[in-house]
Amino acid sequence: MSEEKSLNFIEEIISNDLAEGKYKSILTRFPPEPNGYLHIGHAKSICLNFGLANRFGGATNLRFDDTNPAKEEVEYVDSIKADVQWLGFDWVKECYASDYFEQLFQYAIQLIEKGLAYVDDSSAEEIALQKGTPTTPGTGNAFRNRSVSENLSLFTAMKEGKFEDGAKVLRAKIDLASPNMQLRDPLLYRIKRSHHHRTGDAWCIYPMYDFAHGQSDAIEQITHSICTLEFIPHRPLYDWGIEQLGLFPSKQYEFARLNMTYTIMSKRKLLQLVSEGHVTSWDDPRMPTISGMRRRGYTPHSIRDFCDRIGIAKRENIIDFSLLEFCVREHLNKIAQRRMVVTDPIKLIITNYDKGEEMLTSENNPEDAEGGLRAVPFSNELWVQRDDFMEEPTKKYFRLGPGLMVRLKSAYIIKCDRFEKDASGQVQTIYASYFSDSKSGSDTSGLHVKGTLHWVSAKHAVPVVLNEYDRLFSVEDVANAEGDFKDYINPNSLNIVTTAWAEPALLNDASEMRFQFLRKGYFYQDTTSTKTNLVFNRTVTLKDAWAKEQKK
RNA sequence: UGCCUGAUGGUGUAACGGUAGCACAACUGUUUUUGGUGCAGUUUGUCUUGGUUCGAAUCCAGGUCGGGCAACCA
Repeated sequence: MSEEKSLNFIEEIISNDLAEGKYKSILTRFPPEPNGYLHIGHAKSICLNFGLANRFGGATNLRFDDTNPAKEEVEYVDSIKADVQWLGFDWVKECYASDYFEQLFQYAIQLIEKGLAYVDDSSAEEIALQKGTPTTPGTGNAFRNRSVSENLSLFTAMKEGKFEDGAKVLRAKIDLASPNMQLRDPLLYRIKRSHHHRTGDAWCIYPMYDFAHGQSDAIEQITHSICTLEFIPHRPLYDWGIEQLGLFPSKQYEFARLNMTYTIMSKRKLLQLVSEGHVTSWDDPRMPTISGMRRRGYTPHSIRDFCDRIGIAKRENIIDFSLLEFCVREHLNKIAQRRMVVTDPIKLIITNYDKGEEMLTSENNPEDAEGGLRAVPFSNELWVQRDDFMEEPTKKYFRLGPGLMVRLKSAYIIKCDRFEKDASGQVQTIYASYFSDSKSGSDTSGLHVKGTLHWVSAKHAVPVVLNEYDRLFSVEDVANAEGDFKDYINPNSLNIVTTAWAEPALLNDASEMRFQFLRKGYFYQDTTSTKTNLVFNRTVTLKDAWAKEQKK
């Protein structure tokens, strides 16, 4: 309890509410509409809502805001539950706005009886027109003056399916001249004959967001209802409904949604990427979805850490993607097992190695003292990385080249003697000699080299396929870039490597294990991977100081 | 030219009238059998103009700039 971490503005509100005895304990909710998969922006909201409950000893409901059957599906409900759980959170109650349809209908009746709601026969266009503009007040229509009894019978008839879709709506009677557009007699119910994923065809009228959300919060006795900034103008309406109906006084608070460089957060656009085939699926590892990140190899811990670091405030933001990558690397560095994989191989023959082969050992994770060791087969014929050799080495190049010495990780120091090219002029084979007294762990050679290379014994190597992912978009601020966001899709967001050789240990490793392929990056087995066809997704690269140096 | 919001280094986020701090990014150096990691350090900031005050990022007034609001979406 020594370090006092400062509270964000919502934590401060809650802390005060609790101190004043306004509530004995808090209840938050995470209220997604099941019309798509959750993304990293939702993760921020999830961590906020569940995190608040954890921190202040309260609880959180998972509530599906399913009031628009046209867009919602069970598939999405299932994925949302899986994603929240994967992130490491438990809800105290699983709720659905659709569970409250009958109650909501009764609330609407109450409003009508109080003269606060009326049935309007106008078309959508007429209503829009009559609402005026932000600078000019709206105008009423004759329907606004309908009697309570007429409204009651019409609304009931609406529910009973007596009218066509769109023929009538129920509206709140508030103030057509309000400077807040949301208060210009907002729609409460519309007629929509659409199959609902839970209530089926029981209803043909559905409540609008503004007449479902606050009421659902109140029904569940949510103390702090936290949403994003764009709902600020809705807050007076949120309070209006609760007050007129005399319900539990849930309060709404707003924070700035997450934006990230090189990506988009709009569900509509994300859906477009999937449906138009720019990515393979919602869980394509390039997607900013929770499921995409899971498949890519991000850990729940790293995502929670990220959400913790970005903070909660009311100002608009755009977070560097590199911060997320930092969080992922930081966690993976501690837990990932090291393996050697050569992605772009070139043959290296050790001419004076006459033992045939031997088993060497290498640490699984230098960051973890308990990580243990593994056996790695070594022989006179190896695969090494093509870019670890330079015919004419530059000054600060610490790798292989004619006459240069390097250490082979966990093996011996070698010296490059010569090389051969193929007909096309490409280097094909490197010939080297090794120093038998330079074996890792028992090196008495006294030699000192600057470079250490990863390698794989050719005869023991197993083939693996690597999916190397890069950012999905080529501009930082995709949402605000001119023109169609799809014009900015990075054509090289996926590079499939089919030439890679891996050390045989990978064959026996569990599929859910996280790896660092030495000097290449962190990798995680893809969902399509099999024992006979190993496929790994690159979660994130390692930092590459050498690449940076070369750019200079 | 209505109403609502917001403005602190490149990016985020603290400081609640009393030393502008932290993280990421960038850059140095150092360690290292991963050009990874670790460690040490450097650079960069209170939108503007007034006012209140011994003292203002913080309070007040005006301005500037950004975002949101006129879906039978949420």
